[in-house]
Amino acid sequence: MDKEKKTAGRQSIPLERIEGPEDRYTTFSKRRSGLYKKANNLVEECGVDIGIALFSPAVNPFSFFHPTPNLILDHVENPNIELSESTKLAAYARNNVNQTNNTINEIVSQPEIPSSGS
Amino acid sequence: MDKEKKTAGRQSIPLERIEGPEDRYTTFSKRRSGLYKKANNLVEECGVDIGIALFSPAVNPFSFFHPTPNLILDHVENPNIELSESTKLAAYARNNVNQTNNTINEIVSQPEIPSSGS
DNA sequence: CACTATCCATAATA
DNA sequence: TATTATGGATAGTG
Repeated sequence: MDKEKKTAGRQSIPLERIEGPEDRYTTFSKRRSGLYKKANNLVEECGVDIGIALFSPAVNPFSFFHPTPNLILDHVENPNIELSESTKLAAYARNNVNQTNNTINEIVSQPEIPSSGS
Repeated sequence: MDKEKKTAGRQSIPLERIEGPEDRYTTFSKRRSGLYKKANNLVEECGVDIGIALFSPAVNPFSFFHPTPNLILDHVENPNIELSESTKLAAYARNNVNQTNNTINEIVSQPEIPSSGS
């Protein structure tokens, strides 16, 4: 009469490409939701502005922006323009980013905006 | 003689702005790391391309890109250009994004790219 | 086909 | 160590 557990619970999966297309899609979908939720928490609790753009395994575009796509994108492009009230942020543009291909890139406190270019 | 619990365990924090500047910044740092890790998992396990740009409470810019900032940003700007091998992605630009201010925005399956068909 | 949703037990995390 | 996110299986939406 031992009641079988209905599921095996969350499994630990290796940090490597998920081969099965269906599993990959499912995982992508769930994790994207989780990522958005985290991003939203960051917005609500820490008052940050954030933009996320990603492409599904099937190469469809998805994104999350706060406060608006334009504001985030404009600043990724033009550090000079003012962002939202909560973010007068310094400058940072694609050219200033450390392009550590495939690795986490961080722009640690960009001094200031040269107003033109560096 | 009841043994005090060593820690209060994970605390549940309300979905509202964290007032204490220090707590807020600490939380921001931790969660940013968590967000990057999740983004990286998405890259490794689902093989997707992704870009994240956020601005901290202290107004510093941070970002995570894969494969490179240029590739992601160029595509957010110019849907026509080809992205990485794994991402021939369809088109999507700021103008195509639903600007649901402060809310999750999703670009649901952009039709197609002028150049490549499906 | 390309996701998105739901259950439950458990891995991950705050 | 309490709270969440999510894997695996399966079902549903467009």
